[in-house]
Amino acid sequence: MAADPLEVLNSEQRAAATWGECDGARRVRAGPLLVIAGAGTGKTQTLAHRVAHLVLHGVDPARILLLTFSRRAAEEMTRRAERIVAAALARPGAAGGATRASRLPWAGTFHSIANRLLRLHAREVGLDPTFSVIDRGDSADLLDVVRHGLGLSARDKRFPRKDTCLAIYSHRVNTLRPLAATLAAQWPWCVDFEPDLTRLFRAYVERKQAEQLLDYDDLLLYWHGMVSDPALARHVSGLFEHVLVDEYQDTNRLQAGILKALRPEGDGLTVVGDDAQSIYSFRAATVDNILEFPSQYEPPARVVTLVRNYRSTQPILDAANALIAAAERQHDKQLVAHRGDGARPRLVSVADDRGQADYVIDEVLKAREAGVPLKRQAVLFRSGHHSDFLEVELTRRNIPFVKYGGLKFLEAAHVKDFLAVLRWADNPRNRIAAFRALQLLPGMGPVHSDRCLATLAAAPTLAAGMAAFEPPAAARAEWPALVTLLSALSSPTAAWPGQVEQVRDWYRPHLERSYDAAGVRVGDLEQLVRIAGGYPDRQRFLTELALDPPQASGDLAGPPLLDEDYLVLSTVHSAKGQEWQSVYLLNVNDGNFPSEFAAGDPALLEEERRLLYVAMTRARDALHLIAPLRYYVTQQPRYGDAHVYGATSRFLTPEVLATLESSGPASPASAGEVGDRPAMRIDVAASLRALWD
DNA sequence: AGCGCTGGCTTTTTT
DNA sequence: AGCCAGCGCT
Repeated sequence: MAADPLEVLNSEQRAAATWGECDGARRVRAGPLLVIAGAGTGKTQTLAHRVAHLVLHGVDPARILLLTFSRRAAEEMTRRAERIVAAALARPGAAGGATRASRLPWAGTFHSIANRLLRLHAREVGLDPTFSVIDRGDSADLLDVVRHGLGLSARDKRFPRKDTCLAIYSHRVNTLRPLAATLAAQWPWCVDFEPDLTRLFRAYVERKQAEQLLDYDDLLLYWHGMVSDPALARHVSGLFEHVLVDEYQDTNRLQAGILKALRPEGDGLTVVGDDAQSIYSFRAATVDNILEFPSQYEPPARVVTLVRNYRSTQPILDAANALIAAAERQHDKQLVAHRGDGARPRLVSVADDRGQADYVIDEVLKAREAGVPLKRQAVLFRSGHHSDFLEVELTRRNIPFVKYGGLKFLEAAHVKDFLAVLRWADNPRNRIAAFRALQLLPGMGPVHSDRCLATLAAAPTLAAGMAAFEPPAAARAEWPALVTLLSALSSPTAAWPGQVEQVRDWYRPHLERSYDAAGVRVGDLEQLVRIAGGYPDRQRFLTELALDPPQASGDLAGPPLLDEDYLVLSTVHSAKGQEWQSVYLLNVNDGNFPSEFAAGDPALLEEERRLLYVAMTRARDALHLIAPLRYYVTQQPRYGDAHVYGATSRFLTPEVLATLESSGPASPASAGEVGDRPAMRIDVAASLRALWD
């Protein structure tokens, strides 16, 4: 009984979904198309309909490349497109025999698609098809090892830390700009290290190549390299008739280069995004990609703009529109609410962190009383630690919550240890994994581990090398067990996921020896075993884990949690694409919105404005902007008092303020609630400590 | 050589 | 609060 699938779309959405000419021979010819999709304007819906439209007009789904920002987005899009196609085919009078499958085998992130293409064409780009993908943490560790090897550790002026080095490296390769320019623009305090950094990065690249390791950036770089060879480019481009890119505003130069090589004339290329939501410049994304897209082609690309918003009430959009109107360069648009009127967003002034937490909790509970489940409410913030105080309070009051963009499961030391063993077995050349795994044995430190790696490198096989190595006395008792484990994992017949259980059984005593309270950590091992069971083999498990790490510890807490109600805590970045009935935005002061680190750079400042815009446009019905007069700062407490008096956000101009309802604290501090404690009036401990300064 | 402890220094956001 | 270098004990 389904209607024409396009009937649910508005006219702009339909124009985007149906762009192109059907030539009857199972093809849809279409020039380059840019869809500017404002927040909440049905972007996913439109893109899914476009995919469905193509499939229904004869395009083979296996010849559609759909690039998204996250795995989750790819799955969502595929699911919707499938449903639309199925519904259309179920219609009476639908073309008979057109029982097209609409599964999209080539839907995924740039990185995961790169991984797949490279596994297929590894030899042609000089890779072993069994290459390993390393995650951020491993990349940083490898850089660290290389740095020590180059003797760059001990200097009069402290060398940048490994994470900073990796960020610099990554930025440089993704922007395709020289190191000097990258440093001057983003890391001015590191310019003196340019020659050393150059040496470091060179050695880093060589190490990765020797060990067949690809970091995130390499996936893109190799893909880029692959399509810069004309013959390979022809082959890879020929795999796809249509290329669709979601979240185009958050692509970088390297990604734009890949698309250009795949579709030089832009035929069959659709990009979708919103320049007003470009917030990933720290990852080298550039809003220029979307701003300049139309003029890349001759004739210029078709542009369709979606402004009809199906998410928020008009007062929320009024505030967002007023905010973004002040932006310098943009595809102009004013969002219009389909849902009509509602309550104005609130700007709430509170005294401090505690006042902020109290306000949020009170309002969240009030909304829940009124029938809005916790899951449909979210607390958003600029940076991960902004919710620290709130988390303590939520825990104390037994309010369940899940935090996105917070501490990652895979960053825990014991999880890395565990995976290092598996990664070593998976790629015996992976010295960084081996180096880490070896040091799990008592008495094995960096020096002995290095010696062991040298022995292994000289031996014909891993097993021979392991047998030849003389472990130090302290490790002698444990050595045979490790040898046995590795040989079991190396066997081509080793069962999956049984291997994971073997690693667990081997590692468990070492874990209990090295950590005081090992209980929780042992539990994490069980989680790993459970997760591994969901993958067909070891390589897939390790690769997917690197490419699509679980977003929050909540992802791993098992199905029971999914049935429960919980409040969502998220950084604004991690909130991208999502929506909630009620949104509470923390620390809306100058220093956080915009971040103090953006102060010097007009381009970064513009991005901060967009960040606030993204946060505001997540709300459906209720939006609370909370501005503490005083908030705590994390670093450099030169003397005791680690807080700062925040000025009002410079983005809250008179035009924006006119759209908000301003108020002081909703309730007087400490209204005598049971279990509530009064705020500390005087920090005696600090003054006692100060006596000795 | 490993390992634990101390003290100085620290740029946020993450596929 | 965490990273990282350096020190001193085992």
